[in-house]
Amino acid sequence: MVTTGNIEVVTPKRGRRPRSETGTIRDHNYQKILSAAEKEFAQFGYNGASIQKIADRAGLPKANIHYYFASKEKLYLALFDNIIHLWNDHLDDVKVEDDPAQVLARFIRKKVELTYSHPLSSKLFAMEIIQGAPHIRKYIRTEMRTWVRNKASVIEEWIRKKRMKAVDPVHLIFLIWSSTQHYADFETQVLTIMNRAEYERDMIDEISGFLTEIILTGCGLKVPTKTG
Amino acid sequence: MVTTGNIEVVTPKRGRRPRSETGTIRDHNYQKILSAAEKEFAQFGYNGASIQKIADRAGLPKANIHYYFASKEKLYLALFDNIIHLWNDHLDDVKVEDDPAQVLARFIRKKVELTYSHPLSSKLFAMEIIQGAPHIRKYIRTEMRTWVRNKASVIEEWIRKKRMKAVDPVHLIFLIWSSTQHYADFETQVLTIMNRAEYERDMIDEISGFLTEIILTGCGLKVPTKTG
DNA sequence: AAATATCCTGATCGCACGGTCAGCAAAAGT
DNA sequence: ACTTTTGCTGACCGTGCGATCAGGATATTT
Repeated sequence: MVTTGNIEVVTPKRGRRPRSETGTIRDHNYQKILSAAEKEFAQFGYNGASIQKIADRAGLPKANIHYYFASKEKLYLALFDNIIHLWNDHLDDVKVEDDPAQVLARFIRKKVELTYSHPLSSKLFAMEIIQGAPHIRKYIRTEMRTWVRNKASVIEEWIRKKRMKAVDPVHLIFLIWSSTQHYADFETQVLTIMNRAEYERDMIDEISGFLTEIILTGCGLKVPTKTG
Repeated sequence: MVTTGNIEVVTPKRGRRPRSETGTIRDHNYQKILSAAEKEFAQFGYNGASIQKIADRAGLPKANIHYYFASKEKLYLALFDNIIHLWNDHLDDVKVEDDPAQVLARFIRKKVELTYSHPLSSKLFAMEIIQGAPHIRKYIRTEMRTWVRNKASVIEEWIRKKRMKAVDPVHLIFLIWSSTQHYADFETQVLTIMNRAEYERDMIDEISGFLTEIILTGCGLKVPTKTG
């Protein structure tokens, strides 16, 4: 978890209490703002997004946004806490003993699923990186680099034990990232070229199957019949 | 070529002539502005870039930018004329008779080379697509879609003739796009994780080799020893 | 040298931006 | 009941934006 330190929803012990019966107004508005901000930032980038439009989207006055988030940057960073959390919540338990084909197939599948379920997060992350990662540079240099090296060392061990073909592990991770995230980030291009309005389940399965087939075969692995 | 219609440099028949001996001032400034604009737009996105900063980068007064380009959007679109031209200038002569392995290997190599030589173009294009391609939607729906379908039909023919494994041709094109462009667009992430300052020739060759190996093997092809 | 056409830019416009703040509203504590 | 604490927001501020334009600078034509 990156330590930007601005997503803890401090529910006050005293003070105004919710008007609504279902959950606090605070949490509700907080999430509405985050959701609105995600859409705005993903569509217009950090500089292009405006607090006013985020407020409009959330159905709140502009000043209320600044009541919850001290600045535009704090709001932006709060989104990345969520994204990075989402990102780290899988493939953390991979062991050398595991089956390479199973692990890679599951990894690819999971990434494609995230493309389908959280396209905005992926776009937001992509825009940030393309612009030089001005806000999350530290995270990449520390946690993300460590994560990659850990996974790479597992892959290297598999190669040493002849359990898969000798390919560069870091580039393999890049390949899985790029090929899967492409369907989220370049959604517009993919859908337009394929003449579709939006992704549907069968297409997600098709993408997942295609990438698994190519990449696993490329690694000298057999595609597992079931990717539990 | 997309028909934005704003890059024709109309050299006037009469009027002021260049101070410089080598080429006209007009062409010189025109290119300086385009170059400066490419950097600004790629770093800050359409909304985030400012005419003033583009002017500073080009070493010209702000009003001079508006003398050459009527509006911010016209300047932005002019960049895409160049990008799309760059993009279309390869793989247009592929025939069914060609060798699949040779063609795909050359395609991958060419794309990685473009990543190395024109990273800003790739970033600019990526940002545009992520934001929903508001300015080049028409180009994608027409020329780009046609391009993809043409290449896909060639690949389908190869598959029919058992010259390669039966994989989805359109997704194969997406895979080559995504995996190659990743190194341009996510340059910051890649370099940071690999602990490098910038790309060098040997790394470009390494990337090219890795992707060719995985993708061609994934397609049931043998990597050609020489990718003329 | 005068006329003409293009090149160039300082000054300025209206506008939207991020951010601030005084002060009221509402709930909780006593 | 009334004080305290927090929730909320209309109005406002300084800044930088894209764009405009009058008018001077410069080169060519006559």
